[in-house]
Order: sequence, then structure tokens, then C-alpha cells
Amino acid sequence: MPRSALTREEVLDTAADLVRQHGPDALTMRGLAAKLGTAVTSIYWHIGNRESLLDALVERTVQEMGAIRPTGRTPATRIVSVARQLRDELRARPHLIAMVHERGLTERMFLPAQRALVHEMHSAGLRGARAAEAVRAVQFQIVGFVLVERNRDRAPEQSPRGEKLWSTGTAERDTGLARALGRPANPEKLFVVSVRALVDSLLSRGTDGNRAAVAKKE
Amino acid sequence: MPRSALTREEVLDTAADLVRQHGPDALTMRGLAAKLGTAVTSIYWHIGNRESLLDALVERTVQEMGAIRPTGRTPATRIVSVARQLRDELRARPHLIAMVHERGLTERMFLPAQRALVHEMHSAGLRGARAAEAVRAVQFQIVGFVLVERNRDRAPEQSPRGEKLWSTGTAERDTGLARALGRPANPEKLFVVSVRALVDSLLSRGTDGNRAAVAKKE
DNA sequence: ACCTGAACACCGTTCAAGT
DNA sequence: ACCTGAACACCGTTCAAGT
Repeated sequence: MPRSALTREEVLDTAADLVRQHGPDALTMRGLAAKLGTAVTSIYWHIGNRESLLDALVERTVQEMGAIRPTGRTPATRIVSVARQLRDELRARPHLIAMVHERGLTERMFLPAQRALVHEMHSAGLRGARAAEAVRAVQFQIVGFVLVERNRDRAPEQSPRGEKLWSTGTAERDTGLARALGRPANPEKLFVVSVRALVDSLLSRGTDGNRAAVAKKE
Repeated sequence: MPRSALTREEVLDTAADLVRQHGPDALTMRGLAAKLGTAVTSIYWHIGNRESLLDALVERTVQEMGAIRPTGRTPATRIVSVARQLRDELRARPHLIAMVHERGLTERMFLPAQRALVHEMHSAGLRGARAAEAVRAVQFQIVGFVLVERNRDRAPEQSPRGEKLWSTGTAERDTGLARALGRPANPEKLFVVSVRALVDSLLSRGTDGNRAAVAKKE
């Protein structure tokens, strides 16, 4: 007996499941058809080829991204909170995010967060091109961090265990540093520290011309 | 007539060419064999399967990465100069870099740069775990930025042209900001500004406890 | 309008066979 | 030791044919 009518939604649902569990490479037209209980060619009728299937999946993911709710009392802490939420959401769907990114839709996915960031930059007194630059710097940092992090825990054991490389350090002997670099990083902490450092600098730069002064001294 | 004896080096050279020009997906065993003028199976004898071929290519790239020569008078400018050199080198081999990254060897590729960064952090007065954290923050930022940038100019036209989204801005009206976010970013400048901002913050944080003070106020 | 199987042109990989 | 062609099990995609 034939299965109940195939719908576009059903195809997307099962495809999304497959990607979420085993990554984009595991999404084959034939495998998907098998899981759906239909002929491969039915998928083509409903969605088109593999490329458009991925496009549709990406489109979905972009819209699924939740709203951003900044928390905290100062602009800086609120921006960091936005960054954290974003990182959490991105990490919850690592495969799909990679696909979004590969399709160059990162910017669009980031729109709600961008609005929030703009708002906070304004509260902190940044305006115009300076504010835009700050927003983008934070945006790049967040996405970049998540991308690095992602490919990092995909290949957890780094080839030469760092310890040795540093304990025999050519230049400086700083055992604390050597030990710290020998251990794997704590990404959670590193993320917050990095964003916070960047934000602190960007905000002060906009208001008291700190950077110009520093630049002149050199 | 048969071609001259096939060598492991020759296979790697042509493979590297192929990847450099058309990306990793264009590297097929059959295509490579055709370009070499041998049977596909010869490649297997010399190198092994596709995976080990890619591994060998990556290994090469890691070793090709040039030495790092910091320039500038202050630690901050010297760190920024390291970042720039790294970005340039990464951008010169975008495909291969992506492969390095996918194989989780980013850390190893970064080793010379890491040494340079450690040296500069020390000059700036950072020590131990704090210095290690700063090194990693900068490292993550550089790689992250290049990764974001890469997938960015791969899909140049961002779906909805930003201008409209911002000119009707719900919250604040800041036409300068709207215009700036509507235009594509200048990556070169954004990169330098971001790294500089992060570094300034990390360095001051280590020496005068600036961050702790800020954190307490909130 | 929806679904099907057969067929085509591609893959990576293995293996027995050559020299 | 080095190289080969044939064969296997997979792909995505198209197309003519069914209902």
C-alpha cells in the first residue's frame, strides 16, 4: 500500500533531522527518500534538487533563530549577554549554522541581534559610522569565535600535546603560561573575556578618543 | 609510451594546484589521475586514499606558512602587525587553510605566530594564565575573522540590501549608522580596528586591573 | 497533480593481474 | 616495486511513463 501523501514540509522535517544528527554530508537524496518511504524522484517534484533542498533548510534555520533579550545594567554587560545568547543558539544547531554561513546568509540570520547591538551602542554614546563599525566588530567576533570553536571540538586532540612545546620555550620561561597553553582552552570563559575586552575598548574609544591618544604616542 | 615514473611529490604538487585553483571539491581521484596521466589506482599506491592525500596536502601547507616578523615600536602595534601578516598568509591560500582548519590543525599552523604573540604579551607585562588567555583571545579573533571573511566574499551579495532595513529603523534614527550598515564593510579596516581594540583592552587589563574595576561598578 | 523505475554520468575504493 | 583495467557500491539528476 502507498504511504500518505508526501508534503514539502515532511521532506524538510526529515531532512532537517538528518542534518542535525549526522551533518550535511549524511543528507543524500537516496537516503532521505528511503527514510521518507518514497522514490527519490518524488523529492525532486516537491523541492527540486539537492541544492534547493539545502536552501530551504537554511531559510528555515534563519527564521527559527529566537529573539534576542539583552540582560544586564550597563551597555557593555548587555552586549556581552547578546553575544552569549547568540553563541548558545549557534551551538545548538552547529551543522545548520555552518550551512547558513556557507551560503552567505550569516548577515541576515544576524539581523535581530544586530538591532539589539545597535541599540546598546547608542546607549553607550556611539553614533554613525563609529557605531556601525563597533557593531560589525562584535558581530564578526561572535561568528568567528563560534566557527573556530566548532571545528575545534570536531578534532579534539591537537597533534603535538602543547606542554612539551612550551616547557622547553626558547625565549621566556613562564611556567604558568606554559602550563596554561598546554591545557586545552576553556571556550566558555575565553569567549566572554574576549567579547568583554573588545566591547570595553570599542565603547571607550567612541567616547573619550582613547585610541587616538594611544596611536599618537607611538 | 608510458610517462616517466610517478612520484609522491608529483602527485602532491598537482593535487595542491587543483585545490588552489578550484577548491577541495574539485579534487577528485579520477580527475587528478587524468591530469597526471596515470591510472587512478597508481595514486592509491603512492599516497593512499583521498583522505590521506588531503592529510598530506594539509601537512605541507602547515609547513609552508612563513616566519612571523613583528614590526612596530609598542607591543600593541607589534601584535597588530603579527595579526596582519597572518591574515595575509591565510588569505593567500583560502582553500588550503579551510582544509587545515577542518582537520583541526589550526593550532599547529599557528605555532610560530603563537610564539611571537607570547613574546609581545610578555613585553607588555602580561604573565602566566593571563598572558595565555590573551594570546588565545587574539588567536581566535584572527582565525575567526578570516573564516568569516572567507565565506563572506564567497557569497558577495547579501540577500536583502541592508539600506532599506535600517532607514526605516524601528528604534533610533541615525542616518550615518544606517548608511554605514547598508554598505558592505571594509574588511581590511575592520580587521585592524578589531584586533587593535581587543589588544588594547587585553593589555591594559593585565597591568592596571581596569577590568576588575569596571566589573565592580556594575 | 503527483509518483514511479530505469538509465546516465559521475564518484571513491578494492583487487586480481600484469611487468 | 610499481602500474593497470575491471568491477563494486555508492552518488545526483533526468526523463519517459504511469495514475
